[in-house]
Amino acid sequence: MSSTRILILGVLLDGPLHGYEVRRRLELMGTHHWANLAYGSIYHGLGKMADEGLLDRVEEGKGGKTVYGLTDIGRAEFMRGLLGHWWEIKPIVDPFQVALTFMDRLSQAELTSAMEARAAQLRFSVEMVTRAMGGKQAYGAPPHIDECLRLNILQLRAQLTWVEEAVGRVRKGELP
Amino acid sequence: MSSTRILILGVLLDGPLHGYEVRRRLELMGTHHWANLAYGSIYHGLGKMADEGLLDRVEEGKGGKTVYGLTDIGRAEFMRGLLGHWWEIKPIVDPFQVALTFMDRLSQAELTSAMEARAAQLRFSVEMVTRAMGGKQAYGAPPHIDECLRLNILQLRAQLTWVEEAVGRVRKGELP
DNA sequence: GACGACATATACAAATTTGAGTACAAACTT
DNA sequence: AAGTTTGTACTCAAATTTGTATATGTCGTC
Repeated sequence: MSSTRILILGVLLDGPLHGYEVRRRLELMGTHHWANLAYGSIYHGLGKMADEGLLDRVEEGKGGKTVYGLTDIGRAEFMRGLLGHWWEIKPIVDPFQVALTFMDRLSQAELTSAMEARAAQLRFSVEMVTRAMGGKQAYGAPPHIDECLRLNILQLRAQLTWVEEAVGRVRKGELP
Repeated sequence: MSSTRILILGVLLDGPLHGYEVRRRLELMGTHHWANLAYGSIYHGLGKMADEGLLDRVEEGKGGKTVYGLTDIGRAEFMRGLLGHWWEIKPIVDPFQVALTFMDRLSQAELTSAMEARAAQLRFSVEMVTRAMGGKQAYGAPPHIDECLRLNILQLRAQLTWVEEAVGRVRKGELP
C-alpha cells in the first residue's frame, strides 16, 4: 500500500470528507515536510479507492463536490497498510544522496560553497522545527504529532553533522 | 531536474552505454538503497532525453540494443541539475513518517512490538553498512563513495535513537 | 451592486513510474 | 544433445503523479 493511500485513508478515519478538505487536513498535519503529495493525486486516489470499494461516495455533490467515507474494507486496508509501514524498513528516498554520489564532478570551490550553504540551511531548519514544536504544545495538538518533529530534528542534525565534518575534509583535500 | 535523470546522465559521463549497462552501474553504486528507480524508468528516461537532445543514440543496435551517449547539452544539464541537488534542501520522503503520524491508531501492544522489531532491524542495518564501508576501502572504490555510506549510517542512527527513546515513553504510557 | 482579491473545489492532459512480460543467448546439468 | 537455469536486454500496458487550468462562491469596499 502506497503512502499516498495511507495518508488519504488516515484522514478519513474520523469521518467522511471531500477532496479539498482531505488536502487541507493533510496540510495541517505537515505532510508537505516529508511527503510529496500533489493535489491531483488526492482526487485520483479518492476516485480509485472508491471504485475498489475502500471508500464510499457518501454524497454526490451539486457542483461536482463529492464526499467520501471509509468502508469497512477501507478501514481494514488502512490498518494493514499502516502496520506494513511500521514493520518494513523501506529505503528513504533522499535526493541529496544523488548529489553526494557525484560530488567528485564538482570543483573544490563549487563544493565548499554548496556545502556551507547547505549547513546554514540545515541549521535554520533545525531552529524552525524546534520552534514549531514549542508552539504546537500550547496549541493543543496530540502529543504524538510532536514525535514527527522530534524525529525530523534528529534527521536534520544527522545531515548537519555530516556536512560540517565533510566540508572540513574537502578543505584539507582529503575529499573527494 | 529529477533524480532519475541526474542518475542516468551521471553514469553516462564516462562514456556511452546501453540501457542494461546503465542499470547495472547504478546498482553497483548502491542506488537501490536510497532511490527507487524501476528498470522501465531507465529506458523511458534514455529515450526521452535522446528526443530532447540531452543524449545521442550512438549506436542503433542489432536486436533492439541501443547505445546512448551524452551530448554537450546533456553534460551541461547534468551540471545544472547536480548543482540544484546540492543547493536545494528538498524534503526527504520518508514512509516511516507516515507510520508515525498515525501511531495513535495502534494499540500499545502493536506499537511496542513494531517498535522493538524496528530497533532491531535498524541496529542490524547500521552494522551491515559499517561492514560494507570497511570492505569497500580495500576494494579500491573512490573515497567519496564512502561518504554516502557514512551519511547513511548517521541517518540510521538518528532513527534508532528516536525509536529507542520513544519505545520507553510508550511503555510509560506517555505516548501516544 | 460591481469589482477584484482570495478561498474553495475539482478536472484533465501530459509525463512519469511500475513491474510483469518477452525474447534470446550463454552456461550448466543430466 | 536435450533440457534447464541464469544473465542480458528491452517492451509495454496499466497505474500513478504532476501541475496547470477551470469554475464557483464569498467577502469587503468603493
